[in-house]
Amino acid sequence: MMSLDSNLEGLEFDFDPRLEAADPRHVCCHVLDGYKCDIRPYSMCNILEGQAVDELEFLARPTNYAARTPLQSQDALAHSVFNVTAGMVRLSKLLTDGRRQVFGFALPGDFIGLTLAEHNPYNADTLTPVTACQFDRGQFKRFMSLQPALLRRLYDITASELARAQEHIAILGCRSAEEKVACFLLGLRTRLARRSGLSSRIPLPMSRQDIADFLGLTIETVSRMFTKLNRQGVLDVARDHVCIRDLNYLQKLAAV
Amino acid sequence: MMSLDSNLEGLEFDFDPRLEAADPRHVCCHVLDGYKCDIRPYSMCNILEGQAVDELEFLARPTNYAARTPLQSQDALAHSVFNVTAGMVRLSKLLTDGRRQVFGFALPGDFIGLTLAEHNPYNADTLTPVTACQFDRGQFKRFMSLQPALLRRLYDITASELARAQEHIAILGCRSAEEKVACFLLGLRTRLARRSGLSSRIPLPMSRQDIADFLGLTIETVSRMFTKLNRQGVLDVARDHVCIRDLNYLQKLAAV
DNA sequence: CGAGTCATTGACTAGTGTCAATGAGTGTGG
DNA sequence: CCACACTCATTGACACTAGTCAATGACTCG
Repeated sequence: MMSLDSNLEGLEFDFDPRLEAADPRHVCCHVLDGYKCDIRPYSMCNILEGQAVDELEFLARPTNYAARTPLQSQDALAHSVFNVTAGMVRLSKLLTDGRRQVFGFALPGDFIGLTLAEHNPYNADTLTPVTACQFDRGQFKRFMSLQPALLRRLYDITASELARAQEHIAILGCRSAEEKVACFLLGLRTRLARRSGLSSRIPLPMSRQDIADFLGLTIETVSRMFTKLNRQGVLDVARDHVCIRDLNYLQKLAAV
Repeated sequence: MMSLDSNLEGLEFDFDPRLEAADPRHVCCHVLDGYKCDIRPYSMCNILEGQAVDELEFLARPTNYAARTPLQSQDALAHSVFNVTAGMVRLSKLLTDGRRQVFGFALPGDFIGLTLAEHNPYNADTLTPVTACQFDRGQFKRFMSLQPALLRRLYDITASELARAQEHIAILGCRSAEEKVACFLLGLRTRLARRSGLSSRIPLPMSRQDIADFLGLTIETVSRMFTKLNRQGVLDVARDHVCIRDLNYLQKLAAV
């Protein structure tokens, strides 16, 4: 029923050469296939200037990962923190009885390891090919202590992550399956927009199981809701993306 | 069926005169009925020393509230932030369609307004008589900028609040009604313990509706789970508290 | 004592979960 | 290049948890 012919080109995980002319003084900019780092505007490092940028860059190790690679495992010693520069990373936690909760999907500009805790609070696994700046956790912590501006910036990021987590709590606690799916799609759309603008095409590099575990549903229920919204003409659903046909209806479903 | 004769004395919201000899140099200590502030060990201000304590104290306005008083309303301009010194505060958010999500219950030592945002992210309402140190948000923000140690401390608190929010997400997303109730009781027990040690008696100054809205359930379901655990001999349930009879069983229910 | 609020209980229902079968897409080896 | 195995998504039938509606009970406050 649903078209499955598409691929992930809409994700635009590669860097855009048009940004070549951007400010060269920021982390990650020298290391990515000759292109400038276009995530700086919404990345944690955008608060730094002058020498501090060079110092942070000295600590940053540019890394590339294939899709479906673990970046960190819950409860393991936290060696590193990451600043994602391209791709998508799934953040999740496994309960002892095998149930799993997905907390979110990190996008370019997102920082993984905000708590700076000894042990990783959750798993982080790539869903697509990912590039990231990797930092030694101890070094990063020390550097942060010497840079109040960076500390302040990370504080703000953590506070807004907390606000986002509370939104998610309200979604899980108050909403029906259909509303949850609408919230998920519109939330992802908004977060993707900071890179490429609002689009009606939403790439879904994660599996239905990931979506289900994010929304506190089963894979079957997610599938049924997609099918329902597809039949109603609200969405065009494919395995690896959806296109929004009736944004208004979706927004009404997701209305706070 | 359930005994309803008890009152809230177990909450021990009053201050303990045994702490009279504690370090006098900290916020809130002069203002509370002649007793020392016994929340300092786990409060945000415990990082400060010397003159900085006096400066913060100069900004702090000691306040008292009756039970069921609003401290702040969601979306309203955020004038103040609070450091709770006694009592319990409900943090909640109302959705447009009338559904409500309770995010948590602030206890002595907890800070309300971590995000320091222009507008309050949620409602805060007292459940018991409450005392708190109130700060002007702008003044507090400026003071924090001048005190990297305090900034660092608030960062850590925010990060651990984020971790707690993610625990709550996992509870809402993965668990059954019975498990949710067990998690709620044991979580509250643990948080109360930092003041008075672990106790089998858990005061419940919030309504069943508050518990239901915290756990993403209905009031009837919460009531049924209480009744069930009561019948099984796991709990002694009263309107305003429960006593844990079979901790082991409860912990198995709540096991991560 | 009576009104009002909140919690409990019961009967019934709806929404999701569970289980099982089928379909579609992907990768591998002959 | 095709056949096969494998994974993942969809669909249907059915079960069950938790929600809804309504009545009753317990406590609180004038």
